[in-house]
Amino acid sequence: MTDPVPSLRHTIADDLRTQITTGHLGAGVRLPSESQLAAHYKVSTPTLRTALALLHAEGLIEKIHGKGNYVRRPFSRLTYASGILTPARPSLRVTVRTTQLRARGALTSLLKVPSRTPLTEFLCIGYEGESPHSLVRIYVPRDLVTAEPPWCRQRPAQVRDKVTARLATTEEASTLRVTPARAVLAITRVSTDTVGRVIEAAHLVLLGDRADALFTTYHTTEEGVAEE
Amino acid sequence: MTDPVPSLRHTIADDLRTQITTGHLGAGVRLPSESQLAAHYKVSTPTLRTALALLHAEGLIEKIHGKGNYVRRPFSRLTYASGILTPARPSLRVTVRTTQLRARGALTSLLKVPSRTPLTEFLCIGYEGESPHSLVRIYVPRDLVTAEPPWCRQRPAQVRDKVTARLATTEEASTLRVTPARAVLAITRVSTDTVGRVIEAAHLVLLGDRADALFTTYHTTEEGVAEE
DNA sequence: GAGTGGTCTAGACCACGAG
DNA sequence: TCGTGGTCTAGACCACTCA
Repeated sequence: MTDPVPSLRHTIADDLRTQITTGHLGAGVRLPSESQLAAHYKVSTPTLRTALALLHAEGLIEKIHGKGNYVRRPFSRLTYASGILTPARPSLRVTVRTTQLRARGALTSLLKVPSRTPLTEFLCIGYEGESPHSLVRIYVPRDLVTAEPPWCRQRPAQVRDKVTARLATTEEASTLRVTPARAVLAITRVSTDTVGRVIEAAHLVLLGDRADALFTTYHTTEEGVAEE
Repeated sequence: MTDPVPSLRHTIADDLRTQITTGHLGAGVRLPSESQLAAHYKVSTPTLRTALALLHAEGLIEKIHGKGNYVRRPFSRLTYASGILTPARPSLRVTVRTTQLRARGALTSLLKVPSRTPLTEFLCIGYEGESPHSLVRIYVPRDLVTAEPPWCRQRPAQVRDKVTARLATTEEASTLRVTPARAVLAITRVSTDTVGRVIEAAHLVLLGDRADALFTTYHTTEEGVAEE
């Protein structure tokens, strides 16, 4: 199951990875040039580059064409639960941009509204320090929008979170300032009130290496016995 | 934002991709050998291989050492909800390998048992046709193991699912026959009975492009008002 | 053993970033 | 202009699969 013949690329990647994780190569440090590294490890430059590609895909280094390869800053992990990201820290901040638009396409079925229904979109970008870590688009039927931000309104009776993992799109990658080869947690959240009206739909994109999502389900002894 | 100078690898990948998605290259078909493809596209074999690596990362082809490159079957998306994967289809099958071991490390805190507690591990690999799509490791304290498979036992009172997105490890990638550059949905599930005893812990790894996870949360009007 | 993919080399040339 | 990373070549050799 484990690799019986470790390839050069993995050996080199392992070495650099431990140097990064142990702090020998600190955050923000520029690595030696690829030709220097290739000479140091006594391999050809293509081989060395495949090793760096592994670290790049893991999000450990950042490649900047014409400048060099840099060690990325370490991540502090956030938890998405009950619709909010925790822990809230002073270093975390959120920018919100509000847009008026009309429902069309997938939004109409998500919100269960007719096409061209007036909506308000809240585009939220969460930052930790200078680094963006999350991208949230919230859609609310305009007649439900109050002056408050959407997360301060009435509590929904039901919330459905559909979660998947995928690679970041080029758009998301540029917004979140990562490579497209990064795993993100994509959550589609639909909140419904007590009479079944959809009061909010949201698309959340969280960097996989910076966030978890936590869901707790309770079963009473009566219900759910019919399953299976 | 778009690539202004399309590289050879992308041009070739685009060509093969359209051939696959339009059905010119049907599911399960073996591609010509890499040297034949390289000759056809008039590029070197390493260049052709980087093009195939793109398709491999997208999950369009499956590489089998010594045999060839095969067009993967189109994805049918599974949904993880209430602890099971749906829909159940005849083409889906699961292999289970049972191992006896003793708790240590992270497992002791997950299961809330002392170190070296006897456990049973169920290693389940889900297949659709010939292609693996999920990898599940279930850990149960041995005194709770019955003759039945673990998913047929008593229904837990509480289930906590911790979900994140990450790239597949090399081990998972080889088991699931994908590249490590693939986004997977990693779920850690802890099931507790009515008296708070952990009756099962599970690590699930689902291919991001083949699975969603669905969670529904209900709020009564009384509770949860204190929040915010 | 024949044919396949996997890894690696030692160069070449191009594109980008900064001084 | 110079040093950087990005792409590509034309081979070589090894590991795996299957007959």
